[in-house]
Amino acid sequence: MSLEFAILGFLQYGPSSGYDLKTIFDLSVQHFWPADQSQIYRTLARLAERGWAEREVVEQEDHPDRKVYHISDAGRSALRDWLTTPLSHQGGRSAALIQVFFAGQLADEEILALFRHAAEECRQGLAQLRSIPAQCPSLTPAAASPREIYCWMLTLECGIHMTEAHLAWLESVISRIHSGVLSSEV
Amino acid sequence: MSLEFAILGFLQYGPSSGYDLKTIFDLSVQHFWPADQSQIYRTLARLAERGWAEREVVEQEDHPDRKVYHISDAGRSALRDWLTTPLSHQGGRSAALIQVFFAGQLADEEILALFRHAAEECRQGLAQLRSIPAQCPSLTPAAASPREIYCWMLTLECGIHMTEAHLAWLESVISRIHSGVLSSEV
DNA sequence: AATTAATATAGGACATATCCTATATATGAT
DNA sequence: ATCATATATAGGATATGTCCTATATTAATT
Repeated sequence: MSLEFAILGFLQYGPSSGYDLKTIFDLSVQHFWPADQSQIYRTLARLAERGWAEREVVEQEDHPDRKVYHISDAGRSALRDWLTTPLSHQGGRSAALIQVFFAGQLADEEILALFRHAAEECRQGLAQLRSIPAQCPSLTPAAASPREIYCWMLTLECGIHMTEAHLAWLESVISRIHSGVLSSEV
Repeated sequence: MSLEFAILGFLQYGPSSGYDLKTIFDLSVQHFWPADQSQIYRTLARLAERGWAEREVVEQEDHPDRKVYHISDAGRSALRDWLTTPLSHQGGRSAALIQVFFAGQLADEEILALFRHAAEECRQGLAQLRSIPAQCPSLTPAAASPREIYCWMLTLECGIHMTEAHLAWLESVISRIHSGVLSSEV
């Protein structure tokens, strides 16, 4: 399970609670690995059971106790193994493409609406991705090396690059529809 | 559930069995919506329960009986509704990007290996996508209009465009690593 | 005074997807 | 002769992800 390793990855920068991790996820890797709060807590419990992390209970007066997880040597080693294991990139699912596939049955205006909506979502996605670097300093642990930061930035660059490519394709389809490809009797 | 609508979409071209659908999926939409055989059968059963499809048992002597599903008016209407519903594109997950995110802890050669592997997978994916048009005639129902075929081709075009963009990014990262970005003390 | 957000964890139920196996027969290949 | 492949369906178990709710306290806003 990739979430396990993403969590181990963050734990390697320092001990964190489930609450901390949820915040970190939403600020950093959400664009390629969104994580549910509830799933993070369950995964942390599993990591502790398996001996990849150790749980420390930190008592608080004002708020509920924090359960802070520390990565163990076994966890560090499991993470290293996973990081160097080539993954077989299984194609992501796209419900939007199912719509495109069967869109031939719709009217031109309906098809255009689908593509315009997708393009708009892309533009919003791009804006959001581009706003991440500005928030980044707040999330950067002091311990981070330039090398690590470079790798973080690569994931962002990838997201932006892919979203731009997708938007370009959507716009090319929209302009082709405008010029009548769907009506022509080729 | 998107799979339901993908199946309804194919049923609209004509009645099919689970076996037929598995074959069709693997030849057409697999690159953006892979479907497990077992899941197709379960989904068909659900469609029938819900009244979106009707099941006809076709007896055979040589082989087990076929259970052929016909789309109903309710199914046609549900499909139309779904096709015109704007979807909120929730970011796909990429385990490979989790690896990139935490790759700063690895040696240069290990990072390069990750990217080279991803690039190779991309190239293979592209080759496979490009081979689809050649197999397409065999899957095309006679009833398909040029308009419908155009929409099918759009999904393929999207897959190729996105994979090319991804490959271009991977190659740009590889060449940057070669020129020493990771070692520089910026 | 009442509502909302922030801090903090976690279970129940459900949705979705994958893997493996069982059942049955026919054909083609080694 | 045996093995794999094609035809055909379907259940069990497990993995993975999502949604909603419960609990408990403080601080800020309306």
